[in-house]
Amino acid sequence: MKYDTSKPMTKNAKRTLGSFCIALNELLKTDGFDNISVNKICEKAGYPRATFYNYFDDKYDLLEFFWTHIINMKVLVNLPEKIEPDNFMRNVYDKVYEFGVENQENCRAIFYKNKGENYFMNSLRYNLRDFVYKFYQKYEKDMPKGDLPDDLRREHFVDVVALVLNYRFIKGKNWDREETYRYFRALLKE
Amino acid sequence: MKYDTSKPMTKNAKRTLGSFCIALNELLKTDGFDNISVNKICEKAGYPRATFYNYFDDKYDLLEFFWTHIINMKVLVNLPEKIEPDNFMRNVYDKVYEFGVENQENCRAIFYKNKGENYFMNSLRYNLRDFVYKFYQKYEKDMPKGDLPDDLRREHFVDVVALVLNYRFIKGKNWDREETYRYFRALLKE
DNA sequence: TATGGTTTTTTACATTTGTCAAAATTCCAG
DNA sequence: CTGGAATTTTGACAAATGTAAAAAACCATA
Repeated sequence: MKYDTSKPMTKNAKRTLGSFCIALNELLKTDGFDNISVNKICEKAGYPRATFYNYFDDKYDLLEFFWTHIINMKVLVNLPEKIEPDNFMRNVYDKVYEFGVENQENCRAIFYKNKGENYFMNSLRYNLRDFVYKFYQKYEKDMPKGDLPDDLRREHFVDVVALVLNYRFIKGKNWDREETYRYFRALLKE
Repeated sequence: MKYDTSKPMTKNAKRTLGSFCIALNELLKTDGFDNISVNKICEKAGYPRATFYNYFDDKYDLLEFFWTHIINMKVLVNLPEKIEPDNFMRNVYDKVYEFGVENQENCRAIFYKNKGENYFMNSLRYNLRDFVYKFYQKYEKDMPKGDLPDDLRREHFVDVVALVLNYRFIKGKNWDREETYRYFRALLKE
């Protein structure tokens, strides 16, 4: 990423970054990710190509920002101050489910057009995991400890949640909340 | 991948593919993956660029072939006909360890130059997991079953092994074989 | 509302990418 | 051998990529 996202964004930058995200989102529904060029993105967003390169290294970089943007703006909001470790999976599940319902047509169209796109699907899975990771971090202090190294335990916990979510929401298994939760408990052997 | 790897390869194709792999390997030690262009690869391999594109879609495609090539040629060889499920982790560990020792300088140099390269490191992790997956498949019929869906259990098992290997060999924790094995057992709660 | 510094956008350019069809080479049946 | 089919290599081209520095827009302050 060329643009420094650590410092607070100006109104201009926000608008421009937003335009590129919307343009990408639109194109993802009509072209697969592989067939999207920086040219097309800029045309759709209404900016010359050099502007794109002021913010991003390439389209992969934009996709990464796109996920982060969604996770921070749409999913990691209105979280309760504290949750019971036992209910972690339920909370994560609900958040993803809600998002899926609210953005149904959009998600469906993007999924349909990109199910064969290797890079895109990998990136999606990876960012689903990253979402779980951020979620976990918020409540980590209340999570049960064991005799494993902290980092290893954290990674494993996140892996398990991401695995179950991936099967439920990306591979599209028709599990309800309770079944999903049962698998989660079984894999953690708690 | 443009070239059809399912049918048996001709001598020519083998030589050419080999040259590109060697060229990539050399460049990975001097330039990071991001700074490697198809131009450089072809220059190093001694082929015009169009030849490259007869075999691969792009450099990412070559990298993928490179891993598969290594896994099939160097790691998934001389495997025992049968292993005890309890010793699965030991066997995988030994295979990776052996490979690391035999290719010490090469691995070290590539690691050093690419530790900051996002795409490369992701691809490496993913292919380490894929190696475990293939390893597991060979012995799947002897592995213990449970009441979880088969595919979910398999994915989880592979995730756990890949997680531990990643910590041991990629993140570079100084765990010996026994410690590594203990973590594996603990995460599977067996 | 003028001014100066900062951020954002743009133009123009050099490089890299990926494709195509023709040329060269290899393969193999007779 | 040999001639024709299949495979591999190649040069030349059009398109996409990424960069540098100039131009414009923005914004705080006097």
